[in-house]
Amino acid sequence: MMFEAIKNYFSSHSVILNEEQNRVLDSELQQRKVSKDEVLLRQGENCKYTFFVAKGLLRAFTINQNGKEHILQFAPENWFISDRSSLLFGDNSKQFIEAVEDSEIILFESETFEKLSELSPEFQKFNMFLLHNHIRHLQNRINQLLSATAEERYMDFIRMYPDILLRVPQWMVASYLGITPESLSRVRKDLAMKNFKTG
Amino acid sequence: MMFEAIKNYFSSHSVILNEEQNRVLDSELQQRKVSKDEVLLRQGENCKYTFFVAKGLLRAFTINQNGKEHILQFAPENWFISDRSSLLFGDNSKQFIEAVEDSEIILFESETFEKLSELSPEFQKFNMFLLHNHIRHLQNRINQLLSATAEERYMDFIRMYPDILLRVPQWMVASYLGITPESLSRVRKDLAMKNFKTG
DNA sequence: CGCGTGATTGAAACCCTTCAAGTTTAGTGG
DNA sequence: CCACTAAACTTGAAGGGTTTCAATCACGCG
Repeated sequence: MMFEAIKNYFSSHSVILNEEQNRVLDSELQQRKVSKDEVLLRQGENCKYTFFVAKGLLRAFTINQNGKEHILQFAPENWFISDRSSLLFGDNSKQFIEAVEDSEIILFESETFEKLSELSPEFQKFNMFLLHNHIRHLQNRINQLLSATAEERYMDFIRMYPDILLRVPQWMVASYLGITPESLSRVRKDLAMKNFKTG
Repeated sequence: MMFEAIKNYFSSHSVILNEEQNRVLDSELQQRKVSKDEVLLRQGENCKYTFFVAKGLLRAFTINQNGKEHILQFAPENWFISDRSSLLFGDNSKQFIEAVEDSEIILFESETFEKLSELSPEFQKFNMFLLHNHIRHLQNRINQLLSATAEERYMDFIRMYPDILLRVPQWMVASYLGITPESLSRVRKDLAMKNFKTG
């Protein structure tokens, strides 16, 4: 079976596709293997696809006018990643999407989502769920950036993404948290001291 | 005609509703007048409505464990505001929604959106547009919080929301930008100096 | 082995916050 | 319409957290 990963993902979320819908998937999806550090979307390009990560790990990041990277999102197995702004509105993307590990990804064109939505109210609902979930996620992030210190952000990260923590270099975590690698190193040192004293 | 504001808003976005759809609106929507400082949603409550601002200005904000407010969003005329996370997932809201000015608002239950989506593919598309737009907006904000200084954030705010700038006290702008009122005051002073020297 | 990348550490600088005081503005009641 | 008060804004000085820059250490890989 082709595109097994995405079909399993759908069915694990109670989105059962009939034969016709499966045919749409088989004819419209593309699969790609990408190796570590390969770039799938570049700043200034038009984002044409939503990427589903079947295996591996991607990241989305921006580079600001001072040449500094800021990671917007990590996408491990069973996550979608894309620049929705560029995808839907057709404007030039402000972000890069890049493989952190050798990965296998499935490419969705935005029309594929629309077609499936028309064919299946279940899928339509699930798509809405994904959008709302994304919004919730972004909202939490904004909240955190507005009010949490470097240490608090790092603790939150450990709690929410313990798996990712172990798979990416520390400077990427720092970049996600919006602090420098040096600061993260010091935060970790302080935490280690505290735990030594209390634990 | 009832709920004129929202109907005008829809038609200005090319969402033309037929009689049946108008009946749904008339029977399901509620209209309320709220006065300045009135609270529409409280932290810990369950958010039941999406609010459409027909007149006036609302704001959404959180209060963190140190008792500090952080404004997430302003909603002037023709904007929607709600806690989508609480609305869709049913969890307790982390935010407050409050009137900054005396306002007239229209209340949507989440089922109303669903009903209209089923009745009208146009509306369905428009709803998706709103969601994507919201995501774009949140994404930009995260980007800004990760990489911009206080001064840059303020300049962006002036550029993006010149109208809101004139309608809210300065400390609310500071709260939106994630800085203290004192800092914003100094930023403004510095900018005034620069403009005096160069312009 | 040696090179490059990532992590750590130190010292100085910087940006923003905090706290406190003073000034301006806006709203309310006499 | 003025007087009074509270809220908002400004300003200063001190302090804190984070960044910057530079040096050093650790590690994996050709």
